[in-house]
Amino acid sequence: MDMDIDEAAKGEEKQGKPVVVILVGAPGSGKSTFCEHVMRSSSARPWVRVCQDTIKNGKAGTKAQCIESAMNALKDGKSVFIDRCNLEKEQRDEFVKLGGSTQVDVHAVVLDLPAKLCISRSVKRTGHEGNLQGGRAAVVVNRMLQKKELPKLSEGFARITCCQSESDVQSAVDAYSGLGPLDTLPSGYFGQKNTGAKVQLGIMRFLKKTDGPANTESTLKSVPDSNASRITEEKETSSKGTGSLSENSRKESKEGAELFVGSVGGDVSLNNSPTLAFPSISTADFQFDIEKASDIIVEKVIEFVNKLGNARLVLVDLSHKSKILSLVRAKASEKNIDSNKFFTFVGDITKLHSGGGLHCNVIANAANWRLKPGGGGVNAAIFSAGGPSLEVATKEQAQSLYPGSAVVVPLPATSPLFSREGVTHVIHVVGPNMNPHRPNCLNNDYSKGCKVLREAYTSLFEGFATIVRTQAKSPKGSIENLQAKLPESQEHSDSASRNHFTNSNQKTKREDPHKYERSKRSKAYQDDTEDSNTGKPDLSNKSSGSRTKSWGSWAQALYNTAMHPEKHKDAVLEISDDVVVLNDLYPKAKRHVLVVAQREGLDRLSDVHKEHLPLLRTMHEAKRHVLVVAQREGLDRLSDVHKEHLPLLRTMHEVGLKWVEKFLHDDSSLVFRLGYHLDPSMRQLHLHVISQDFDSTHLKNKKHWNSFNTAFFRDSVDVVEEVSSDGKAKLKDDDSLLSMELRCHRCRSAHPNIPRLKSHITNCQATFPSTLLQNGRLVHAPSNVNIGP
DNA sequence: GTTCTAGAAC
DNA sequence: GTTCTAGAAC
Repeated sequence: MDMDIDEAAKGEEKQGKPVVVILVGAPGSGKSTFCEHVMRSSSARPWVRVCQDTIKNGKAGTKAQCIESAMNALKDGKSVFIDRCNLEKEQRDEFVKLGGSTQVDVHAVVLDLPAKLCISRSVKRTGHEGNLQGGRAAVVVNRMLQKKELPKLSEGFARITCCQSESDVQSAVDAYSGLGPLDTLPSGYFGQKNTGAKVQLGIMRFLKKTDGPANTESTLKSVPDSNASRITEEKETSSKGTGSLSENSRKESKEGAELFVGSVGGDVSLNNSPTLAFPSISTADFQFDIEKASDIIVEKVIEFVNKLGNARLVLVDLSHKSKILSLVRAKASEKNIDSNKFFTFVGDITKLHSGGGLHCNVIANAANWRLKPGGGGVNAAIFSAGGPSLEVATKEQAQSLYPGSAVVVPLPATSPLFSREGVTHVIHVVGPNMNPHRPNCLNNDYSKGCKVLREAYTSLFEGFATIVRTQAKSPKGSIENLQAKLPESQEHSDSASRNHFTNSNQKTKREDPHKYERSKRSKAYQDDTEDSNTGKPDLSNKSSGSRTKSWGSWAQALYNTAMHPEKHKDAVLEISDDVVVLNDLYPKAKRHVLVVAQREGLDRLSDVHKEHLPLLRTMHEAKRHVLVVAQREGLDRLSDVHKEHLPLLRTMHEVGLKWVEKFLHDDSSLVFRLGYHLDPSMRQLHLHVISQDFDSTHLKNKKHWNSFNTAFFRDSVDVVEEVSSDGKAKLKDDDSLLSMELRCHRCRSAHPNIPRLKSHITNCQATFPSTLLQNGRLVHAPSNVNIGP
């Protein structure tokens, strides 16, 4: 039995406590024998064996009786064996919970012996408690093993011992027999996980040789109250509620490591070398050619693998059918890459340890350039598994990434990826995109694409190399030490050699992740507090025009962005002399951007924006609600607007229309409206460009709705017209607008609350009211131009 | 602008 | 008991 994980620091406090050991194994795997052997030779520790087949005065009882019996034993300070098959997670769950309610460690001992051995034992034996004997045994064991889910630490086990041979079993017997009342066994996963496929093959081969007399469902059910019949009657939905991704990965992860050079031993789990697990970059969502990608992976692995000492690189994909894995395997084999240092692995990259037994202290994420969660695939899975603290830690390192670059994010101890999987760092990497529906599409320009993909892997591997170098400075390079020394090792991180690569440099903020997360909320717009607090304090509360109103600190965000767009590159979509275009931080529709007026003195015409179009193309990602912000001081709201601003208003409108055009190119079904809020919440004049689907989780209340769907929303075309003719916009000061009853913007039907309204508008296809159809207030795709009164 | 939450509305 | 709103704090 080999040790496979750190001996987590669970020791002291658990001393002297009983332990619950859940046996996991098919009939005939030797569970009862295991218990007997331990109980016979364990003189120091009292053990109780809870066996469902005998719990009711020697007859089979219920699961609840087992739990009660186990509880009683634990209360008496006795350690407990749960002797039933427990092959599926759902069957184990309630016993694992014993640990929570009684504060004892729960262990699993898996007797994962060859199926034919279990079957032959079952066939031979007579008088077994479970009454599973004779010819029926084969089919029952086979069925049970097909449903087998090996236990994972994530289920709540402090320790899992997986035995795959008689000698493994003997080692485990010895370990538990030698356990004195004050001893504890190290926590973690011990022993290798086997591949389900091999076991099944063995069964099938065996069954062909053996007679399978009772090969039907009905016969199976007729097995009297045995372990087997109980278990086969239980539902298969043990992991109900998990997404299809994790479900798949769970199945796939049983396949385990696929070493591409057969000569090397298969026990990847035993190795504690620093290990980077990475998904294939750009070949999924970004539709990069996998032939080219596999060449680049192999090329870059060759370049780095020998610079990394004993560190390992592992290419991971969910399915054993993965084309990129097989291509890379073949090519790496051709190039004779050392398979100790580079191999492929089938599994869920967020569960390599708990689900696949593979230790990877660093995992790479195929991120998007905004470094945001969601979007599906690996990115969504990693952010989801990493929890909020990963998002916070990520934003601490960088706000965005260019294709071809990577950023190392040290994982806070609060992240489940850290605590459950032993991952100390996530490296986000953005590759080239060939998917026309995604941002920054390279339109099949593979000369550029390959260059960017090489850069991406270089950045990734360099990031990993930096971590390895840093961790090599600690006394040992093992995972145990990396985890224990995490905060220190981050401070020692070297600067990376590439300028676009952000290095890990975690600061003290981690100590209170919740507090920090709070401050993050307003980050994208509001982190430029220097100016608002010290730079121009008199402006921040300045009242101009007809209104007097002071601006709250949160209302400064757009102003800060407009004054210093270069400091907010991650949020900004376009910068010109006159305006800044950015995504609304809390979009209220599928598309919602802001066009913000920029700085003072330049009232020039809009053609200046054309030269910025390439920039836009690079920076644009599928966004929702855009705002065009005018760049000037003292121009905060419509009441500040005078005739002199007319050119600026026209520019803002034109810029807004350009973005509409772009969005319509992506989705011609959208309809847009451009306009200003009568009484905006944020200072600095800004034009909303918003699609009329209002399909957004950020649209939450009456004020949100009414600010875009009452006279509170002043159409840009009307404002331009009014300023042009009167020198100012018509401004009725009506506070009631935002609290008006909720009405559909299309059919004008009234709705009692926001949820009902939202469910209505997802279906309402009525023509827009005639007022909106006039004067170009609504903007849609050319093909829709005829939609009218 | 958002978040949080008490208490109203259902 | 749950859903939803609206006011306060930031």
